Amino acid sequence: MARPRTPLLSRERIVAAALRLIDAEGLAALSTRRLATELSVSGPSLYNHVATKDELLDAVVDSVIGEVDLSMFGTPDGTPDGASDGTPGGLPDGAPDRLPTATPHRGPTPWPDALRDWARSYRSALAAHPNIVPVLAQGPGRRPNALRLADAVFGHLVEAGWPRGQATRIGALMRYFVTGSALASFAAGFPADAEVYDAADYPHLGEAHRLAGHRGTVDEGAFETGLEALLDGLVLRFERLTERS
Amino acid sequence: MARPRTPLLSRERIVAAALRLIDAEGLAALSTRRLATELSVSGPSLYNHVATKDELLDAVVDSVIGEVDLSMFGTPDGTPDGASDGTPGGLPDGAPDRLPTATPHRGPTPWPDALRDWARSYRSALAAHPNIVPVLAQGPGRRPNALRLADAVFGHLVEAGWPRGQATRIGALMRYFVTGSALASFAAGFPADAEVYDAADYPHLGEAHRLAGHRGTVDEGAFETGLEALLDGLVLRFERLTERS
DNA sequence: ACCTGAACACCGTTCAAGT
DNA sequence: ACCTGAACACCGTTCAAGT
Repeated sequence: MARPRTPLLSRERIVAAALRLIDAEGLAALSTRRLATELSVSGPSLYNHVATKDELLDAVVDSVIGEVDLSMFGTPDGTPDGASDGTPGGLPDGAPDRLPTATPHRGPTPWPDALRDWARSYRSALAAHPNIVPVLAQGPGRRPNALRLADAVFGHLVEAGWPRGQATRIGALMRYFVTGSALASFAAGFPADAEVYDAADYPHLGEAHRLAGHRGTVDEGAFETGLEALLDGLVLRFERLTERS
Repeated sequence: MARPRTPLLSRERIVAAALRLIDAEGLAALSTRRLATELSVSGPSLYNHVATKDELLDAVVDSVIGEVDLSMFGTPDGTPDGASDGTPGGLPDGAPDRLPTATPHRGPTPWPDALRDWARSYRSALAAHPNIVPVLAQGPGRRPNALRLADAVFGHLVEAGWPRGQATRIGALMRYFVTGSALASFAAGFPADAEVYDAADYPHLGEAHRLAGHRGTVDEGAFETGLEALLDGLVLRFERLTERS
């Protein structure tokens, strides 16, 4: 069975299967041979659609970043601020009821609100695929969705009045926080086995074995606390900045 | 040459060589066979000293975490607050001159200062070995140095007056930020090739190709800005907390 | 106790061969 | 154009054999 008249594989199918495998069993479980088996095909077949395993990983990463909502930054193609970007969740096309109850003042979303919404969307896109975060954290490289994301954040901050150097730093520190929070669960990192926490060695960790059981709320709470603290701190700096002019 | 009378290998030598290899060529470059070659020994020899590659990685990770300074939290064995913990950088033993010019009030370091100093030490220990951060970010597991770190931070915050739930969240969000900042350089993630940043696609990234050249200052500045913003935000929350009592 | 070579079931990738 | 099996240089780990 060589060269079927309708192709068995496509780049999209390969990328999707790779992400499933990474999610289910970790980055280390993604081997070209294993992936091929998953797709009912022989190992070398993949190389008709992707050049190398690294290129495949890049495509997987960019597909994840593509899920991040950037609409709060206003879209460069003229779509109004706050509009859906095609991700599921937007209103159906002809839904005239449920108009915005109050659109306080047209214009760009205030930067702290935009940053907050974006950080939440960014985190949930990444946290859905924690095993691939180490790859994606290496930076945008030449991946279009990652570059679009960096462009949107930086552009919005500059237009809001942040000096370019500061805007760069804010983009960086937000990425630090979000990738760090998506990389691994804090709570789940503590073994649920109570015997690990010998009181003689770790006097304050007596309850740490309960953490794993509250995985969701602990990590969610830490992210929200950190995000709001960070935004408060940045607002303080922005006020100091605009005060003197 | 089987069973030399003085052993060729030791666990410490293996761990140190593994870390060197990971630093120099990345996590993927660490293979047991390659490591063995580096140590002038045959592959299976390693298994006389470590049970599996995973156990070896765990040991490497804990050796890195062991470099983090925890002295600002006060040490449980009675060593006074702020004393050296054995890491190079402390004063030589018999150095009576250069006494503290002003010790404002004996007692524990104020928690924002302790957190700041710890975060800086934590980050520099991790950023010295970015390739291993994904492993270490999985949480303390059963690694003694990682558990000691978690115990010290949590204990200090609770003793400073933070409710236990909040202290947990602060430990988590600080780890998010620090691991995120050590995982990869923000600046270096942007290709230095100016042609990547097509003005039609990324209208605000015209200068992004310069980022990689300022790697150190961009990342350092982002870390410091984020750290201070985070601390400001937390201080705000602590004030609100103590206000009502 | 500590090292060795041989062996097993894996890897990523190339390539000639098939349709 | 797109799939296959064979082949190459790698993996982690086990095990019997040596001293």
